[in-house]
Amino acid sequence: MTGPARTLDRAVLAGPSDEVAPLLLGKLLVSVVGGERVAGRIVEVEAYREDDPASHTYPGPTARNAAMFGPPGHLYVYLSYGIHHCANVVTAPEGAGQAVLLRAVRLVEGCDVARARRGGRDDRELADGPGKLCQALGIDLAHYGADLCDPSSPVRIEDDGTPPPAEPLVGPRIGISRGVETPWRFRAPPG
DNA sequence: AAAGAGATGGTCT
DNA sequence: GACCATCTCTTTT
Repeated sequence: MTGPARTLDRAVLAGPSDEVAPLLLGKLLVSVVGGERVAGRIVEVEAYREDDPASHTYPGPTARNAAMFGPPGHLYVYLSYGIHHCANVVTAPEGAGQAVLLRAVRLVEGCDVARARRGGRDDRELADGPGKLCQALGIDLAHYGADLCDPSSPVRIEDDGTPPPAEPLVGPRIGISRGVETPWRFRAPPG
């Protein structure tokens, strides 16, 4: 059962990232960049925590990870491999250092804009990776710290009433060298 | 279908 | 100076 989309309730993000992560599946990631609105349904995420050797917050607060130690509901963006941007939703109480990496969305609006930004690739490959997702939605370091729960934010999360999948696919995270066994990757079942 | 390598720059030791 | 929470293209089964 779905309804009109409104910005995500910040209370949803108040828990630990590994508990919040599966709840973000099915929510809408929306960007309004350069006057263009693009929206995608979140279908793959990963949780990161301060007590987790794979996390950017594991070594403690630094200039780069400051947003992850900030209040929940804000965006933590970083530059990956000097080339791609990756976007995270900060969770848990302020000061904890936890976030959920947005790994993939299924575009539901602004496909033409995303296609142009991505170099006219096949629609299925427009936003099926953390770097691709940011490119498709136009998310970069300019959006560091953006409030995802603010309806006027250039990057936000909307809830149209679609419930998270009852049985998300769960497994180890991808592309990391430490904490490889922790099953904190969550995917919506294909369909 | 799978595996390998290069691109490219910020961050931290 | 090493290490990346990646992507794409090329080469090899």
